[in-house]
This record gives sequence, structure tokens and C-alpha cells, in this order.
Amino acid sequence: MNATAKSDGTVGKALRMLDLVAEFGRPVRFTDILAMSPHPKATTYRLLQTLTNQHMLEFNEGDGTYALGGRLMRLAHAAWKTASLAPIARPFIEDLAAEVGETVHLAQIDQGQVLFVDKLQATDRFETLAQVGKIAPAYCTGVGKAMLAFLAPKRLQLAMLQQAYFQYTPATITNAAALESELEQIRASGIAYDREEHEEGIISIAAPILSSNGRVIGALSIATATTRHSLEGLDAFRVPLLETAEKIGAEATHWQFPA
Amino acid sequence: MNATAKSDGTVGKALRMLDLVAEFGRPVRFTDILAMSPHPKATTYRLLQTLTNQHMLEFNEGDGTYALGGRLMRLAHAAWKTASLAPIARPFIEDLAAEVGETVHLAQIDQGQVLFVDKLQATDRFETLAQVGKIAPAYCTGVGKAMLAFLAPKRLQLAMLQQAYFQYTPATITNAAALESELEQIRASGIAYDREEHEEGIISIAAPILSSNGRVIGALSIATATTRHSLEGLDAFRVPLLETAEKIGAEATHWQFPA
DNA sequence: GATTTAGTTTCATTATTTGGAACCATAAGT
DNA sequence: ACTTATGGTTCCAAATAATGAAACTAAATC
Repeated sequence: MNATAKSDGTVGKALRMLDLVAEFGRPVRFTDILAMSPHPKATTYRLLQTLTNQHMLEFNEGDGTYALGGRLMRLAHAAWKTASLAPIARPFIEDLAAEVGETVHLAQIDQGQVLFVDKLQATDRFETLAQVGKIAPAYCTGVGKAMLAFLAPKRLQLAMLQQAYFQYTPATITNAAALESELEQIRASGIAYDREEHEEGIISIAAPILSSNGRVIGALSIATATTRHSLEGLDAFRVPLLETAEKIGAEATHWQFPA
Repeated sequence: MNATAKSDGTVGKALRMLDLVAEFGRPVRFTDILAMSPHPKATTYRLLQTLTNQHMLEFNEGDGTYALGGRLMRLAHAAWKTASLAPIARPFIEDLAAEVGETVHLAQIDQGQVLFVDKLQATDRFETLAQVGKIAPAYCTGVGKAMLAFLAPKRLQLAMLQQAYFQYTPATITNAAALESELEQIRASGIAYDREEHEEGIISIAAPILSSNGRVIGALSIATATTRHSLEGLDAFRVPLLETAEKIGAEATHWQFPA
């Protein structure tokens, strides 16, 4: 009867099953899901059936596995087009990518995490896997820190509180105090760096995107491998990065960032 | 009490609300949704609340609108990575795109429609909007016809039956008989063309991707503008296209295409 | 051929959803 | 200022859908 134990309804249960399947990262058999499911066998079974009927899952007759379904991709495409910064920001990002010749990421904050909504690679290489929908923690990425730094105090507090720090690399910031002081610097300079904090060998320079009312609505980063550029090298992109973030913010003023 | 009128449960109702929001193609107010909703006011309201709590929708306090939420993009990303041909096909598509210097699409069939799961643009241009999750009818696209042609007869029949033909352009095929004979030709040649049938000025050459057991698991196309190439010009890409489709099919043999 | 394992169905019980109606706040009309 | 509309929200008894223990089937393993 308390707040946390309150039932979240049939829809909530069904969606949690989707998360479960997603977490496996591969097609899964009924038993695999059952082992992770908070529900008894019959319930779990029916939940999967429902989801399959609704095309949120697809059941493979061949090997008896469930996988996430096509309806999700359709809906997400619609989400991307109507509810993300990406379509608005696209032309600006293209210019930036062409100018700097490095990978450009566009991210937003979603449920306290970094949600990548676009990725563009200049140059002739293709290494770009479609990154849309990928998530990462905020505290150890350039875009994440850029957004945290400019979050309204109340929201920041909320985000910090529920943060669990995981040491991805030796450089990862793993406590609130260190993060706070880093954010302070970012606030002063308007620029955030990822110094191989999430992935070894990958660094980035990031800037927040602020709407005209001063709220953070996203962040933009230029990422590269340490083999191609040093952190100081990335700094050369500071001006075009900031300018682009500015332009996107101006363009997106009507778009209000959801909680 | 008959098959179609059977209730599809709470989850089904909730998901249909998502479709509704998606159809609008913009953030929508409660009233807009209510007008389209099959449910009375209170029910519609609660459905939206549930979805919002579950982060499938995001409610914008500012202007009181609902939009599709970030959770969808996360899930879709997982779907793309684990349940689509894209990750397997990516390296091959990259080579193809580099070789032909034109846009390459990778598609699958989902619920009788073409579902684009990857898009790659060679050359220096960027015009590629992230196309993942976009859908199109099967009967008027190159990839769609390529897949229809090699569908198992039973499945084809099913797909044809529930097909409604819409005339997108003067060249669109708008009846089953014409489509059948076109499919016959495709079966013979192994190649499908889109002769500006879906969008004026856009043509493509497409090939099915067959798994080793002979089932269609997807299709690959090279698309271009009529201003850049003629249909005959596209034909020059026939060999690399077929080879790439072959390679992907071989690689993806373990991956079985869901209904 | 007996036993385990994985998947599926049944059905009385239980919990959730439903929706008409009442309610509130703000905007518009007189 | 007062009435009427409009858009959104909440209530709660009734209607409906979800639940899960147990029984069952099919296939694999001993």
C-alpha cells in the first residue's frame, strides 16, 4: 500500500517484460524469461502471448524464441521524428560534421540517462552503427555532463541522488563530490570533456543545447579516438561546436524538453 | 463475440493509444486524442496517464501535449540490435554502398509492410535521415516486391488478400493481377525495380535476401533519383547487389525471419 | 518405459479496469 | 458580475480482465 509497492497495472507488467527481453540482448526462450520474471509461470506465459499478439514481441517458431518486435521500431521512428531534437538539429549537425570531419553525437536526457538521438559521421568512413536509442550514464559522458551542468538545481539534485557510479575506466568519475566540482567547471566554461571516462581510447568535447528560456534541451558532442586527436586537438573544435549548439537552441525554442 | 470483436485486453488498448499518438505526427493535446479514441473520456485519460507513467509517452507541462517517449527509442534500439538483419548485414552493405556510390536500403517484412531497418549513403552527402523504423507498402517499393515475390505461397496469399492499393504516383501498381504478373517476372529474374511507383523521381533496384533454407528474410535495394540515373543505369549495379544479398543470406542463415 | 523438463491450457478466484457522473478551473459569452 | 462552455481530472460501484495453482501435453533424458 505504500508508494513503491503500488501496483503499476497490467500495462506496466507487460512493459517490464519487454525490458526483460531487451536486457538479454538476444532472442530468448520462455524459460530464460521465466527465470527473470517476477510472475508465476502461467502469468509470464500469458504476458508474452499478449505482447506477441500485439507485435511488440515476435515469436520465432523455428527455435522457440521471443525477440523484440517490429512495432517497436515503427513507434520509435515516429517518436524520433516528432519528439526528439534530431529532425530540427539535423541540418546544423551536418554542417558541423562536415566542418570538423569527426563523429558528432546529439543526445538528450531521458530518465536521468543520456539518450542518443542522432549520430553523424563525416569523412569517408562508415563505422557509424545506428546509435539512435542507445543510452549511457550521464556522469561519465561528455554530453551527459554538459546536460547535468545546466540542469535546474532541483532536477540535478534528483538526478544525482539516484545515481549509482560504476567505474567503466580508470578515468571514470565515481563520486558525487568529484562530479560536482567537474560540473562547476563545465558551468563556467560552457564546455564538457569526456577524458576516456566511459570507453578507453574515446574522448569527446561536448556542449549543452539551451533553449531560449535557458533550459537544457540536449547536448552535442564531437567524439574521436585518442589515436586521432588529443584532448587539446579536440579543443580546436570548440568554437564551431558552441556555435552549432547555439543555433540548434535558437531553432528549437518552441520545443520544450520533457521531464 | 466473433474473432474480430474479441477484446484485446488492457495492453492492446494502451498500445493502440500509442499508435494514435504516433499517427498525429506531432505532440497532441488530450482533446485531440479523445476525438480519435474509441474509449470514453475517463478511460482515455487514464490510458494516457498509465502510458506516461511508463515513459512510453511524455507529457509536456508547458503546452499540455503528449508525445511518444524515450522508452520507445531505447526498446527499439534493442530490437534493432537483436532482432533485425541490420547488425549482421552492416559490413556487407557498407562495402556495397562504397562500391556503387548510391543509397542502399535494407528492409524486412513486418505485418505485411516493408520495414526499413537500415539505410546507408555512400559518397560525401548526408541526406540520409535515420530511416530505421520507417514503413512503406510492399506492393509499390522495390524491396517490398522483391520480398513478396519470394514469399511462401501461403504467406503471399495472406499478404495479397489484406492489401489495399493506393495510387501514390501514376506508375503505382493498383491491382492484384498486375502485381502478380510483376512478381512472376521478379521470380524469374531475381531482381525487382521500383519505377517511381512510390515516390516520383525515385527509382530503385532491389534483390531479396534468402536464407539458406530458401526463405525470404529481407531485401536490399539501391535507390537513386531519376536525375542521377536511369533505370538502365541502375542495372549496372545488378551484380554487386545480388552478390551482397547472397553474402548476407549466407551470414544470416541462423537468423530466422519471424511471421 | 519411467521420469524429468519445457511449454500450454483451464477455471474459480481476485484484482484491475471501466465509465457515467460529478467536479474543478479557466475561458468565453451576455 | 454572472452565466455558460470548454478542457481536464477524480470518484466509485459495476463490469471485466488478469491471475495462478494445478492439471495436462509433448518431447527429451534417464
